[in-house]
Amino acid sequence: MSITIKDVAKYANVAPSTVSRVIANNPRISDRTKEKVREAMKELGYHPNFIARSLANQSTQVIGLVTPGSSDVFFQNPFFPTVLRGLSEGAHENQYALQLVTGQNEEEIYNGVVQMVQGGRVDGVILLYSKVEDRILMYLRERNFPFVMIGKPFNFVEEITHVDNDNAQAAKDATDFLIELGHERISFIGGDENLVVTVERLTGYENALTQASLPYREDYILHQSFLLEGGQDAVCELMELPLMERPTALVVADDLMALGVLNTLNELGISVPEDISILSFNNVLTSEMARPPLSSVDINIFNLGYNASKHLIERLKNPEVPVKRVIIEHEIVKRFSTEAPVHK
Amino acid sequence: MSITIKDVAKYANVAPSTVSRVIANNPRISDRTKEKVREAMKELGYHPNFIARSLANQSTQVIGLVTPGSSDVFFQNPFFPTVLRGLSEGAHENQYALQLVTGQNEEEIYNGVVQMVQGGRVDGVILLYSKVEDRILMYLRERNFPFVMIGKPFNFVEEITHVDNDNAQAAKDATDFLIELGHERISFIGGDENLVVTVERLTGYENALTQASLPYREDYILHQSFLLEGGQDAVCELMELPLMERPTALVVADDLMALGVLNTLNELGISVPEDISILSFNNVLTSEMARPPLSSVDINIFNLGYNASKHLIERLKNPEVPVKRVIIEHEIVKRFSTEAPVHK
DNA sequence: TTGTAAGCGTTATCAT
DNA sequence: ATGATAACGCTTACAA
Repeated sequence: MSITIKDVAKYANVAPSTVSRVIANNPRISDRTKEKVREAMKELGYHPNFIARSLANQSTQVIGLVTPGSSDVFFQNPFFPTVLRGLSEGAHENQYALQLVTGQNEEEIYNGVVQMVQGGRVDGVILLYSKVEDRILMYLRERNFPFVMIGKPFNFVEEITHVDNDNAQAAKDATDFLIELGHERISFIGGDENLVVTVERLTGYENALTQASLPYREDYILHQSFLLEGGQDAVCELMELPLMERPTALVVADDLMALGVLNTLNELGISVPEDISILSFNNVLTSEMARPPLSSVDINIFNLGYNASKHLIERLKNPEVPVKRVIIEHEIVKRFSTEAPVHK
Repeated sequence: MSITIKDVAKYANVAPSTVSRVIANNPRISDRTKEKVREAMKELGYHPNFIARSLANQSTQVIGLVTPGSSDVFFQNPFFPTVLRGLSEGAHENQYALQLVTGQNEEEIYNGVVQMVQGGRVDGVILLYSKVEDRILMYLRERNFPFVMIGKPFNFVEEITHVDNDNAQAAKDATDFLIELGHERISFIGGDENLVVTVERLTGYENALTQASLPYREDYILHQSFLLEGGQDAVCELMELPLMERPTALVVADDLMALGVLNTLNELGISVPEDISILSFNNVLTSEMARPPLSSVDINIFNLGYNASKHLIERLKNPEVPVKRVIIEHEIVKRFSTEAPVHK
């Protein structure tokens, strides 16, 4: 058994409550007593028991992290470790710990969240994704449990504190960038259609086309899951178009997918950027590693995580803070996968 | 405030202790009462409070995860998400939750571990790395706190349950593979020398050379941190050797590093596998994505994590289980970066 | 400024 | 088979 507050109290000849107050640095305890108690704590090697404290306080100083149902895919993506680093840093600065909800599918994860929340294991929750219909979000909302979302909520945008990029704008910027290079046939390869980020980026892409009076073609729009193979399938589809209708540039929703695209093009003998330009999203390590290095929209993943932690904790410390929408800036990082088209 | 065991007790007209026994499915409670109590729990939407339970039980059902001090680098590596998936699955199957120790440097992480452990936040700990001198390991060992290590402990191998590959054998197999292809000048590009895995793999490499009576050259051994740029520097060094002394094959300790190597070779106009073969480790997504796809030693990262969870939990459930050394199999996955040398 | 005691929601021991 | 009650280690009125 460990050293408890009582042991310290005895050792320092004070009451347990006094020790507790010293820990909390309560100003109404005399400096002499504080000194004495702190001495005793050192001497005995005392460490406060978080569990007991949590029970008394009704607060654990732990944040629950929720990944999307398809965690295996999500984990593969370099997005995850980076956002986790941000979350971790934000949490650590405020002495919060991070706990992962585990589970194989959405059902298991949902149950995990319910247990965490009702079981009082966590003070708040961060959703690392945003999708169209989400039981977990609904649940948290109904219970009025503190949570922050990374991404833009599909519903209740005004009621849910979230940290996000302006993905519509980012996709518009990306598309504009290609248009300004002179491209007119631009394809959009997006991710899972149930993710809000996909929807938003598609909107931005469309807006850019409209504004530039370029035609919008259904068969230029492809949706694949956020993974390598997705990129490969997509390319094959596009390359079945008649030569003169094939896109000269691609907006790809994810670096990993873009890498799949790149490899497939490579195998088909189509070269980047000479024959086709690629502009992707996320700017993870992958984009630098690719040959040619990919131009990519840097969405500042670390900051996404960092701010999510910060704002959730702020809310936990002061439940009065209003709902916030935090937008993290994005930036196009030009590398070597985007050039002007060799005209028609 | 939430529904407690007392509310359920009242609603079902029994004592709180009875409710508790129903939760534990204690056989000495009549089926009728169980039925009645369960009904009440459903009716009221009761969920047990983990914190209170933890306090009473002196056990949290939470496992602490410790990453190496240089977490930022570690997080970047695809190793991390994969091992996490394995850990998560093993934990989930046994209803354990995972909590991350956060911190920027080794000092902070050490303090985090101490707090976690002494604060009673976790029942056991998994170290996701193994390094040469490790305060954290020493601390856990001295306190006799349950933990499992992924990797091979530098000291006390017989006393510490760990899950590992046979890295020496794996590196020997890798080197042998190249030797059998006909290579005689083989370089080893390893990672951080403070990591035990690096040491082990180097040993395996040396053994292979010795057994094949190939000379061991200091200048063929390079150590870089486990990252992309590391690979680049390493290549430059090797390519400064006189033409006829340059290695024809490379054993690279990590896929990510191998990718750096590959790109640099590419830029130098050296082609793989024609001019130089590359065999790397880990077989993460990266190795498939590379061009040419990299031959790699699959070390079964997922299983590493899965078994670590399993064995720690086994130990937690039954403190009597003896120390174990669990070896996860490895396998060379041949792709296109390894060929026989164009013999000079 | 400090001590006493109740309470946080469980579990477990001892009665009955 | 079930109920009372103490205990887990801490916090926080309320007293002194």
